[in-house]
Amino acid sequence: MRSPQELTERFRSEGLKVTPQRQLLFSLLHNNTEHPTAEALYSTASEQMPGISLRTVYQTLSDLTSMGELGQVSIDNGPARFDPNITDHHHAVCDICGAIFDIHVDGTAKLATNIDSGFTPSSMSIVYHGSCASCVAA
Amino acid sequence: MRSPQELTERFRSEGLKVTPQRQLLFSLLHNNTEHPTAEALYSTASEQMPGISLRTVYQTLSDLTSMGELGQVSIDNGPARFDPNITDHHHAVCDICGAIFDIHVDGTAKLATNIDSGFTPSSMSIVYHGSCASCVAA
DNA sequence: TGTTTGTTCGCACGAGTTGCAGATTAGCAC
DNA sequence: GTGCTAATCTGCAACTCGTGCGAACAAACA
Repeated sequence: MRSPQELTERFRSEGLKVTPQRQLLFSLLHNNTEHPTAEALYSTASEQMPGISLRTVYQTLSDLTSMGELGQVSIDNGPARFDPNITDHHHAVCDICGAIFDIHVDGTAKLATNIDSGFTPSSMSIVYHGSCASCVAA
Repeated sequence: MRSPQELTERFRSEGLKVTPQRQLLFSLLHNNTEHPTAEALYSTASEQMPGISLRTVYQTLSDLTSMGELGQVSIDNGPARFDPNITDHHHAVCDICGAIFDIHVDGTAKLATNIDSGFTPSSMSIVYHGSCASCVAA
């Protein structure tokens, strides 16, 4: 995801308004590697801006997602999680604490699949399940 | 997933009862490659057994899943989809019609990841997105 | 056939998310 | 700075998917 400043410019240039609520969310997401849920962002945002609406959080996340500035990760039918990292990467999920980690995977182009030649893949995603360092130690 | 007969035996041997509702669902799932939702199974089941409850469908699917006889696939926060194929495989999703196809992928063990050495993976799943043959043709 | 225990069903509820409409405000022109 | 207008915010209702609960029911077995 771009920086709050760059997002501000992009929003303005597309005729969208830059409100304090949006600026707050831009900053909460910037460099955020926690894959927060909408609810989690709302909770954090509320501390800095009491009265902000959960509806606004959903709205802004949805705007950013459809602009391609924000990624969305869904794990096992849990609530949607948001990922400002929109580079090509995959995820590792700790089944104990639920944490999600970004990972890079090389060699995916060399995988051999029996995928029907009539199917035209446009993207693929890999999710590893397991236990993270802190949970293994505990 | 095992055959309806085998499931009948397994249920009885574990002290579970084999009701007509369960038998119907066993047969609807057997060799089913459509990755149906609970709602879809309920709809089909209702044709053959009017009055069957959606609650019972959920209950039986959940029983089969926790017995390891049935797999569950979740795609993009949509409703859960059930997969009687419990062999090691992955999925391809048509973004146009929503169909899900089973695929086998070889070479996953050779993928190079930067996954934290403290993370202990226990499983991984791959989902391809794209367009299926029928949708490409249309 | 009777008893026991698991099952079914319907309803209410809960989480997560979206639709709606009125009040509010950013952005721009003057 | 003031006013205008369209975009936004907010709160609430509604919606989807799934689960908890309890009364009625039925499979399994003696």
